[in-house]
Amino acid sequence: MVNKALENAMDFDPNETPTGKYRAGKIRDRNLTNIVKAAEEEFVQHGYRGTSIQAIADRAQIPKANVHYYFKSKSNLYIAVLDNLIHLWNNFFDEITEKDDPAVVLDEFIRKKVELSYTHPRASKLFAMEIVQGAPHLKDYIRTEMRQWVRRKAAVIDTWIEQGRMANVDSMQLIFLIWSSTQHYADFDTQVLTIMNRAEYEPDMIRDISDFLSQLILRGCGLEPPARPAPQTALDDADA
Amino acid sequence: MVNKALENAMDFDPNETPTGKYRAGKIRDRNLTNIVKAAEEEFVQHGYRGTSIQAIADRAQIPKANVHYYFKSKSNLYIAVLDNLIHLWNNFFDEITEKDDPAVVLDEFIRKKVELSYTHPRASKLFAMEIVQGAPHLKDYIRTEMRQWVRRKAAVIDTWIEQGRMANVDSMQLIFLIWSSTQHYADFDTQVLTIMNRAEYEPDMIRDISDFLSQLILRGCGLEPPARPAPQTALDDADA
DNA sequence: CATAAACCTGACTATTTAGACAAAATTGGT
DNA sequence: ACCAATTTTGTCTAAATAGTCAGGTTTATG
Repeated sequence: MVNKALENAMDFDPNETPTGKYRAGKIRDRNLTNIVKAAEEEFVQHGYRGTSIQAIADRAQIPKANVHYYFKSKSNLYIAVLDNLIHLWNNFFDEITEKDDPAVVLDEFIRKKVELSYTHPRASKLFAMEIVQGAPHLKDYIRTEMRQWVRRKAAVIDTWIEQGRMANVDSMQLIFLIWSSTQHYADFDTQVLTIMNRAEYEPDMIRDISDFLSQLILRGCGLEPPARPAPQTALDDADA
Repeated sequence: MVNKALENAMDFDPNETPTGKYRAGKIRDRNLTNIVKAAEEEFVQHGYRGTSIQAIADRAQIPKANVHYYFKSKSNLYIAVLDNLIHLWNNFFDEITEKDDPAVVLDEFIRKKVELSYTHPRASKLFAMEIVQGAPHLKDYIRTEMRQWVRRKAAVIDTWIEQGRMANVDSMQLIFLIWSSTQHYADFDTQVLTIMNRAEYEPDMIRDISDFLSQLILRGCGLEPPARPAPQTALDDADA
């Protein structure tokens, strides 16, 4: 359980991890992973209500009753999946301070966010579905942890603006802009890829997208793109 | 039926409009409107599979069998709702030419898109859900009409770039950026409002959002914001 | 190898679902 | 008032659903 907000939101009490001899079997872990992954896929494609345990079980290639053995209920499994997602998000982004260079921080943030969308498209989509539907399970999380997170970042950006180190833009809106534009490539991949007549993303495209977004947004903030380490060669590491 | 792509996608054959005396009754229209609106709300909140005809009927305050009278099937009703949505979109955006001023066109596009998100949040969200879920019903539409639409716009932007009238940016990515950033305020309204600690959008906020996005994106494209008519006073119309 | 805990699973139940249908009610024109 | 087309609605059905449960199987350890 990563966040308390979720804990209160529902009767989350996953079937207790066994305490005896079995407590950490390979099979158990594999099953749990399979179920959660299958659940993610089904929930993304059909929503919470539209997903049946049977479908999840089929996808995970285990009997339906087995899913109920590991997770008491459907809502339970869903919360577990969401919790994974929040965990992922929380661990991915560092804190920043006013001493950092705005251009470097924003550039890194954009690139990390695009990368996250690329490496974890299911998580991104599931989160999107939750929010679009009115965040029935994540409202508390947004009101508490997420709001604080945004306020901390916004405060730093405001300091940069006061110090004249970047253009005077609404810091919160800037964060929303970065969120929306980066996430779009994961959440709306079907639309983007179909319009671009591609089957799937490739590393090249991801780099192009990151470059485009970073360039345009930084320029929009009156910033010069930071010097980026040359790709591939990790030789020149020393800073001088 | 606005687009052929949808027509082929499913067995769309709405219960034939009666030809006799009843053909265009007030009651019929009111019922149809109520059902479609209720359906939009339910489909957004619970997805296609997660929505029951009963719930739609309850929301529209008519018996369930009545919904089936107006729309043969659930999938039928869904298609009708999506069709409304496409219609709305198609009628909202004008064509542009290379003779237009890039700053004016982009500024207008951004503002119109924000406005559309504000006035039709349900439509925006429903579209988002469809795409996130892999566009099972809209894939053809995206591949044909939408792709062409994007290509036309992108071609004009490319001409502007060749003529040195704006910075050299990837035109398609620019369109995606505008889409994503504007739609975000409708689709993720729960998140945005909760983080900003507001209950709902107000005209002021919408103006601020439009100003922010227009400013930042235009600056990112190396453009100066166009002279905008002063709000409220529509007196000074003459151009000199 | 004995045993107890952990795990697996087929069969069952109560509820909800989309859709069908027939009989009733309403409508507008004659 | 009468009629035929249109609209309304209660009732029925077959399929799918989440969750239960009892009994069987596997596993680690003494």
